[in-house]
Amino acid sequence: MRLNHAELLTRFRRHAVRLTRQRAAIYTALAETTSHPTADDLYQTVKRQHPMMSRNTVYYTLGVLQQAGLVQEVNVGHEVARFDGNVTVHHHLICLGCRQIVDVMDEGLNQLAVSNGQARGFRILGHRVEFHGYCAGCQRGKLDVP
Amino acid sequence: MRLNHAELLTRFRRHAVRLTRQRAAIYTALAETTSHPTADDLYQTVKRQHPMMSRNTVYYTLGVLQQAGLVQEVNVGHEVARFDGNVTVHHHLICLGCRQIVDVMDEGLNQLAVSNGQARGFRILGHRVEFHGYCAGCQRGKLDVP
DNA sequence: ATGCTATGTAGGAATCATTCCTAGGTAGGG
DNA sequence: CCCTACCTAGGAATGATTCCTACATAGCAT
Repeated sequence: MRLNHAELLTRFRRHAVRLTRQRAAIYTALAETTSHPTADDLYQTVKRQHPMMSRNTVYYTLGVLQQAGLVQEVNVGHEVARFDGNVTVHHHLICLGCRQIVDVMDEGLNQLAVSNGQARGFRILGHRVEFHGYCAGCQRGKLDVP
Repeated sequence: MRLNHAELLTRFRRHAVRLTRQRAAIYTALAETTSHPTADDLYQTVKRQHPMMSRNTVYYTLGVLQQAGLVQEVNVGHEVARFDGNVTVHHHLICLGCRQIVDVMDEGLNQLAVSNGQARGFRILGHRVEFHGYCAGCQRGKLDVP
């Protein structure tokens, strides 16, 4: 996905987020990958073009973008936070070997509900599904899949 | 669920885990609640009966019990790790207000699959579903549910 | 265009859950 | 009942994330 400055400005305005060079760089780096990078991955990437970029700015910006709904946090278990520029409703496949995260777009998974008997008075606003397994590469390397 | 020493011994033997006073206390505290406590919650609980208990022992023990399959880690987003003594397959309801976690036992949710088109060569071993919303109490307190 | 001001940024210090290290202690097989 | 492999306590270390603060700048109003 190529992102020019006009499109960037449109998106940021739509979500009422002020656009700065740093934010443009961080958001673009995230939106142009499907690899669900960590804050530090993004920092390393963005630092190539912006050597003065602070790690703090990356964290702060990710927080702002997340609250604005331009970015989503994906967490695998208890590991380092990872981020996703795809904010459409979708779910994830997680490789237990190499820890890669792959998007799953499946309308069926978006329709899950909890039976009233189990809902215990909760008002449910959304859900998240993660599938755990081994990717093709890790199956080859490691046939003693537990 | 009342756990006597004989039952405890049986479970630990079945999973080849050495039984110590500390482990008995930690596992019992966890098995007798449905509140998904943090490591520190368990430490605070267990310390009442075992004032010499080290926080380190709680972490180490939870690791051992988890690897043995006597205990499960539940993670809500990027927060502190929480633990679950219920190791049957089940899913969770998470309150965005008070952060409580409630178990959902629903056979339908245990049957989810990813279509081959989306599976991208993954060998899938399991999945986890978390529903996000507001519990009955938090709906009353906070009607500006986002 | 230019100036103003609320907001963002850089950098370093602080936090805090978790892990690492190590010297005693103990479960439980023989 | 004795060994020894495995545990435990306590303190130090780690590392992702957050906090603090002085300087910079986006973008509205003039």
